[in-house]
Amino acid sequence: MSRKPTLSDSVEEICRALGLRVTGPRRVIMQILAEATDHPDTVELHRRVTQIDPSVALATVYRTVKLLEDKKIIERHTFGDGRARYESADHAHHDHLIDVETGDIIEFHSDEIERLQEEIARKHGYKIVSHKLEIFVAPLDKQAKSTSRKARKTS
Amino acid sequence: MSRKPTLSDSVEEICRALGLRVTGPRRVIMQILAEATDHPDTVELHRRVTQIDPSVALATVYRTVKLLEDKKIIERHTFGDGRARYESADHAHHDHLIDVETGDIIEFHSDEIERLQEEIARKHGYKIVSHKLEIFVAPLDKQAKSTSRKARKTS
DNA sequence: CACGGGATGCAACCATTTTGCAATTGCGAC
DNA sequence: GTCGCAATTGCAAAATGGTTGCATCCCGTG
Repeated sequence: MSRKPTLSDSVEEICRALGLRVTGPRRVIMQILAEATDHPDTVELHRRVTQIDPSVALATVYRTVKLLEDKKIIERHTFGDGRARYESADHAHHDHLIDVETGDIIEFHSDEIERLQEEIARKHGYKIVSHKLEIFVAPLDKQAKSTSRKARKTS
Repeated sequence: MSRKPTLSDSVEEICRALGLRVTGPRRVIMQILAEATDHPDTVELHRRVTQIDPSVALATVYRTVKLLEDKKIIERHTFGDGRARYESADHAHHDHLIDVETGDIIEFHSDEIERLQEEIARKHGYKIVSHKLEIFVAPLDKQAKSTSRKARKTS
C-alpha cells in the first residue's frame, strides 16, 4: 500500500506518502474529491467543503488542489471556460464529450485514438507526456439524448 | 468573394461581410493576425500592433479578437497556461503537439482520429460542434528533435 | 507536553480579461 | 464636401480566477 497513493486510499496514507500533515481541511477536501462523480471547480469544491466545515478558507482549497494536482492525485481540466475543474486521477484514463447546450460531461475512452496519438508523437520524434481531448457536441436530435442524465463511461 | 471571409481577404472585405466599420486599429490587428505564423497571446498581439500604431489600446485588441473569434475568423487556444492564444482559422483544421520542455508548438492533422471522434460522438447520440486535441510531449532523445526549429504541419 | 516547522485564515495582491463612459471617427445621406 | 449619428476607441475602473505574505495555529516528533 506504499506505492503511488490515490484518493481511494485513506487521508492518512495519502499524506504519509506525500510527506504532508494530516489536517482537518485536508481530510474534508480529500473526502469531497474522493466522492465527487462530476468535475467541480474550486469554488464549488469550497462550497461543498464548507457544508462540512465552514471554517475552511477558499485559499486552502486552492492550495490543496494544486498540491494534489502536482502529485498526480487529481487531474485538472478547463473545458473552455476560465475555471479549473478537477477529478480524481485514479479512474482509468479517459477523455470528455461536453454537451454545449447543457454543459453535461460524458467520459469516454478510445484505445484506437490513443494509439494514433502515440504514432503521431513518435513520428515527430517525441514521446507523449500527457494529452487532452475534448469534443464539444450537440444532440443529434431532441429525443436522442434523453436516455441518461448523468456522466457515464464507455469504451 | 462574398461568402465566409478569412484573414487572407482584405480588411475591407472582412468588415463588409461582418457589418463592421473599417478602422485603423482593425486594419493593424487583422494584418498582424494574418501574417502571424505562431500562436500569439493578446498581450503579444498588442505588442506587435503598437509597433505599427502605438495609439491602439490593449482593450481594443481584446475586443477585436473576441469579435473575430465569435465570427470564426480566428481560433482561440489555451494550452494549459491561463492566457488565450490565437491563430487564423483559414488554415485547414489541425491539432497541436506542445513540447513541454521548450513550449514549441507543432501542428498536425489526422483524418483517422477525426473519423474516430465522429464515431464516438454519434454513438452517444451527439454531433460534433468542435473539438480540441492537445498532446503534450517531450523529445524522444536529445538528438531527435534537432531537425526543425519552427512549427510545421503534417499529415 | 513542549517545541518547531508545516498548514491555515485572512486580506492584499496579481494576471488576464471585461466594461462604463466620454470622446472620436467612419460612412451614408444630403 | 460636410453633417449627423451610431459604431468604435482609449482610458481607467472593475470583474474574474487564482496566488501569496504574514501572523497565528496546530500536527507530530522527541
